[in-house]
Amino acid sequence: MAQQAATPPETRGERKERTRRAILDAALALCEDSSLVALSLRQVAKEVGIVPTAFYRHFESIEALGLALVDESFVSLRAMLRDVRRRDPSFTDIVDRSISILVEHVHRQRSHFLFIARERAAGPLAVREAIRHEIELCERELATDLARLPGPSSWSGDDLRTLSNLIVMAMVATAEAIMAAPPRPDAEKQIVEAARTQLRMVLIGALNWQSRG
Amino acid sequence: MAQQAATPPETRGERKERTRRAILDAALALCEDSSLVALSLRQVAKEVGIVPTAFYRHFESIEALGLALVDESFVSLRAMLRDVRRRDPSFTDIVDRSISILVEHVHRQRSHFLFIARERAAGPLAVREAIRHEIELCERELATDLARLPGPSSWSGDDLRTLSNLIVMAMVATAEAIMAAPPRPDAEKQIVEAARTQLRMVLIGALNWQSRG
DNA sequence: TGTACATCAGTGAACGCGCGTTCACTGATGTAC
DNA sequence: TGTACATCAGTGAACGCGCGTTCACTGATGTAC
Repeated sequence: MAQQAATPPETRGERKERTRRAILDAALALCEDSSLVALSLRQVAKEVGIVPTAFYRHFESIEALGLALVDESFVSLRAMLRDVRRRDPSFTDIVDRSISILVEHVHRQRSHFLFIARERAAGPLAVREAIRHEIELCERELATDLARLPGPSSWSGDDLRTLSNLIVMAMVATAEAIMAAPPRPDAEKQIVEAARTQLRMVLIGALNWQSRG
Repeated sequence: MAQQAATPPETRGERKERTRRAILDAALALCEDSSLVALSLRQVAKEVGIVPTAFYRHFESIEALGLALVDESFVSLRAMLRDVRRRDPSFTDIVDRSISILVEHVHRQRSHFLFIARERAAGPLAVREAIRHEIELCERELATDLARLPGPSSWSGDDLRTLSNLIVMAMVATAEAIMAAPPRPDAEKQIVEAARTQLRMVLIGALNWQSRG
């Protein structure tokens, strides 16, 4: 064999990308129980196993790293939305299925969802704004999805946005509750049950809302 | 005159209390655009105008100071709830009046509400837990208020708690939105209008919920 | 009322430590010929 | 294919700085007699 399988030839670019990933992962893990604003470049470097100055080969600052983590976290969140949207757009079981997809993704990408929930409120200004902007985009998308639902098509654009804001906020709160809950399965079951009730109440309210006004 | 009005005699206890207040105020102001976990004892001392070591005469640590700020902030929040509850317990205008009380209190005690919103997600563990506990108490109180409302008295205890959780979360989100909004009056008006719609939708949903189940 | 002593909020020097950032560097990888 | 040079991810020493915490202290206020 001309090529040794045991030593894959790693290009300079691949090696750099591997370090970059390690930095992102380390930062995500390290700020898990405090916040980006309390995270130091040297902690990250130490965790990754590089010298502090090498950090600058990949990011200009902790804030720039934070913005990259926003992008990455919203890739996870959008994957979840795509999963939800994949189902047939009818009311049948839409609540139960959406929420179980939420739960599944929150567990699978726990650190991304934790990052969004935390830095949304407490991150550096640029990070907070980036997250706010992404969430707004999600609300708009949800609004266009809602517009396609069978049922009252008489909702105004404003009402659609307002409803979709309410739903997104309820889902954010549910995700936060799941992540904060003790790992006992009944604790989570209770949160999920409450989330189902809430989403049903909201939909019933919305259906009875514009149709009467 | 035996007593000079120009120099009020300040006792040692009063002086100490004044410094304590100054520390609380300085901390509230300083962590406004980052978080408690990024706040240093020396920053606070400098802002207050005392030497760093004097801090320890008042608080054991920044975390202990944070817990004091939680107490103080929830005094503000409970004052708001008392204001809401003062009105007659009927559905007439209850939504509009509750939300305008929310807006008024958020502006009046902006730093307390900001503190709760931020540290709820990103504070030291003990602070997060203290805030979570206080919010849970608010939800219970709201649930007992809701139970007294005219209308369907057939809601189960669980449904009441779930409904009240939804309402509290929507109000937290509205408060956050108001504080994050640009100071233009129309931006706020839009948020308030959306909050009204949301709360009405939720109430309509709740009224049509258990009554049909 | 006057005196002697206790209390304790605030001082100031000192400590070892981790911070972000600078700089000149090394040496493996990549490229041009 | 072989050689000479360029690139650049990562190194390591050094800097001045702010950090939390220790300690012995000061001096005004409070209290007991």
